[in-house]
Amino acid sequence: MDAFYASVELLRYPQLKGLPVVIGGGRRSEDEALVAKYGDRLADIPLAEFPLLKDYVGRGVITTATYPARQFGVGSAMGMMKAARLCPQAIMLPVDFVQYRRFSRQFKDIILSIAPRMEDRGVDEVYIDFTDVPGGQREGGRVLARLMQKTIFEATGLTCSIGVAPNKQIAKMASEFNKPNGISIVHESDFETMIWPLACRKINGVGPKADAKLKSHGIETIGQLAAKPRDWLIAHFGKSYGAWLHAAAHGRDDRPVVTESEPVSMSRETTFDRDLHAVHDKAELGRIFTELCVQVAADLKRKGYAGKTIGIKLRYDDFKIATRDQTIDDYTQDAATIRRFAGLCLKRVPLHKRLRLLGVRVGNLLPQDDVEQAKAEQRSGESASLF
DNA sequence: TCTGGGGTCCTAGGACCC
DNA sequence: TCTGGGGTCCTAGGACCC
Repeated sequence: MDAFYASVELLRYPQLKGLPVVIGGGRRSEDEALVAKYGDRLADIPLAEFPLLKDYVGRGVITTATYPARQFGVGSAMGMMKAARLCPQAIMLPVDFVQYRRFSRQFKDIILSIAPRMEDRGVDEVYIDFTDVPGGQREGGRVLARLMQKTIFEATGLTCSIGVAPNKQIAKMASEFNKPNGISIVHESDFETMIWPLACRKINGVGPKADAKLKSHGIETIGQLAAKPRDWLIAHFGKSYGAWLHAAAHGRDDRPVVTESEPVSMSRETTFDRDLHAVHDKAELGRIFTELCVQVAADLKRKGYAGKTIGIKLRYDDFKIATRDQTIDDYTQDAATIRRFAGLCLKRVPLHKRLRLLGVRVGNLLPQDDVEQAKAEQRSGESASLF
């Protein structure tokens, strides 16, 4: 989906179309006041009433920027303060996940009605296997891609960009070629001309660290990466990652489109308005800690999961991260239990430095129904062993 | 000008079991 | 008294993605 969060906001506030808008920061009282004041006439709110990026004081990052804002160099994951310098006049709206999830569900349902083999990749992205969809091969997939764009736009007013290719790796890169509202098709035979000139960083799975290391070896483009022998890559990047880099550079990717999966963990974390100290701010920290546990427990219950590994995450003021976890005997989704073991984890971590972030995580998840079943089986096993 | 929140997967060492 | 090899699970950290 193109600039997904921002595009959803623009549906509510059409008067912002064509302007630099960024989404980020927390929900603030003045935004709520704005919504309260205008009720369901949000489209009537005059431009002058919207909060500006330059007036924002807080620690946060941009989650999405509209294309006009991107012209100023503002982009996702950029700190607010830096973004404010680049484009102070941008309008800043808080994130509204409830709304984004609603539209996410809607566009995914449309895709599923056209092509049932869909892999979820987060709120705004999916992989789709066209292979066996009737008409999926017409014009190299363009006909079906156009149908999806049109159907999604008519139902939601949102645009998306689609890349069509023989595998997920290439399709992902192809989807970036023609944004927004674009379709691009990369055939196997086009790979070298279309993909090799790109920077290695464009490969999904090459992040800042790997990219820097590749650069240190003089490897800038995917073509240069492809020219390196597989053994050389393995020697420098490890057996698994090296081999994967080699395959990726040659457009080889046999991962299937995975239509169903179970979550592995659920977590809640929060960055404080100001750095807190374990001793000095004990009460406040304790309140936040408990709330995070309550939230994770509620998430687990709402989604029907229980877990048996409970953990915490800290980010210190120097940005270093520490995690601790503990696996317990029984699966739980109970806030008090989570709080108790998370508290034990907290005791095992250094607490002299100021803290910037605190998180609580429950992993090793199992659907709650399976937990009941496992318990029942365990009981019958125990009674059997008695005889 | 400091850098969100929610995830997944991988690695590596150690405990423990057979 | 010294010494196997395979396998699983747990834990901490880190890279990466949306």
